[in-house]
Amino acid sequence: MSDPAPPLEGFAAHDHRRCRTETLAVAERLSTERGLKLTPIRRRVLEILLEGHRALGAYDILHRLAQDGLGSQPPVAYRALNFLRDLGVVHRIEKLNAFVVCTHPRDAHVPAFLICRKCSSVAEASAPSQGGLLGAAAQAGFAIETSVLEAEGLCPDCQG
Amino acid sequence: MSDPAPPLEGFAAHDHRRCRTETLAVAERLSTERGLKLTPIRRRVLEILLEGHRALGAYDILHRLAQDGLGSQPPVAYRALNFLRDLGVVHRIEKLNAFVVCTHPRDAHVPAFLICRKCSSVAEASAPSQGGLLGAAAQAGFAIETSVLEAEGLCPDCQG
DNA sequence: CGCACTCACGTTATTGTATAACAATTGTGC
DNA sequence: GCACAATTGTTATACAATAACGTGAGTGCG
Repeated sequence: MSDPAPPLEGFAAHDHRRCRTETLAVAERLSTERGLKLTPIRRRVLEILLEGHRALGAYDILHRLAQDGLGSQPPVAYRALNFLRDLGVVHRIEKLNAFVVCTHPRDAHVPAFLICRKCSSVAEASAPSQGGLLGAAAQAGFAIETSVLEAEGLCPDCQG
Repeated sequence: MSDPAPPLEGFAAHDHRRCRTETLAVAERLSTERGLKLTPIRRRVLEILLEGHRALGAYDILHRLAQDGLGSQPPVAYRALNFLRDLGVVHRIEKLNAFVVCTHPRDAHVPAFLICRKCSSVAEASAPSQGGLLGAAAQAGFAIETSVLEAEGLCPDCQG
């Protein structure tokens, strides 16, 4: 499924240790706010995704969980992933059937992803205006609930 | 997979008979231009998709093909679908693992889809500028090759 | 003609992705 | 203690996609 790819941490350099702790803190807070818990399994899944800004398949994550003795059946991984998605700290990349951490939870945003087809690293950019789609939707009488933009190509590191 | 949904023909009213014959003609022409053939199976798959502007799963299509005695194994459907995708007359909806006819083949375009989560009907709008994503991509040094925008919500008919 | 070659299809088997459904457990409030 | 929601465990299954191999039809050409 996923390459033995390099531990690339997103395209732009950033303080990843801080990125990590902050995301975990946000997840913790959002869980509590909703009267729910960031259990060991859920926390671990988030940590795994936080290791790099790369898309991981549910089964990749599941294998990691199994190594840690935290569960080995598909529903375990999917439940945790869906929980984190509801929280808004994880997004699903439709093109890859895979999942990534959100680089800016909290903000309401229309996620836009730059997906490297070689190393599966993913950069997330808020899509400003959805490129006029809202207008087209309104005109058609369509009520948009969620939307995503996914762009595939080559990241800086993979263009050589 | 797909609902026993109404034969909704896209959100905006349009001359669907013409839409149908034109798309078939375009597919025929594009095939010939490339020295390939719009065979009975391929044609049938396109016709099935043309019955409505709705997303159909590969296996839905496969079942239809089987009813017509045109093949019953997954590769049959996927090969035809990929052929039509290469031609540019069919798009894949990542969110649904499903396929739809392109409403405006010929034009080079960044497809943007309005997907009804209830009846699976799909309207396609060219995304004008990709909402500034190009700028963000350039800044990050990312080379975009393809991109899609998928919005989910409720179509006019399903809002009652 | 005989041969090489590509296109298209048939078929078997396998891999990957995701969820349904039900049981068991834990914690909390009353 | 009891009701209730949240969480996890487990089994089985459905859905999506592709690998790999074989077959036959059509075309171009020496």
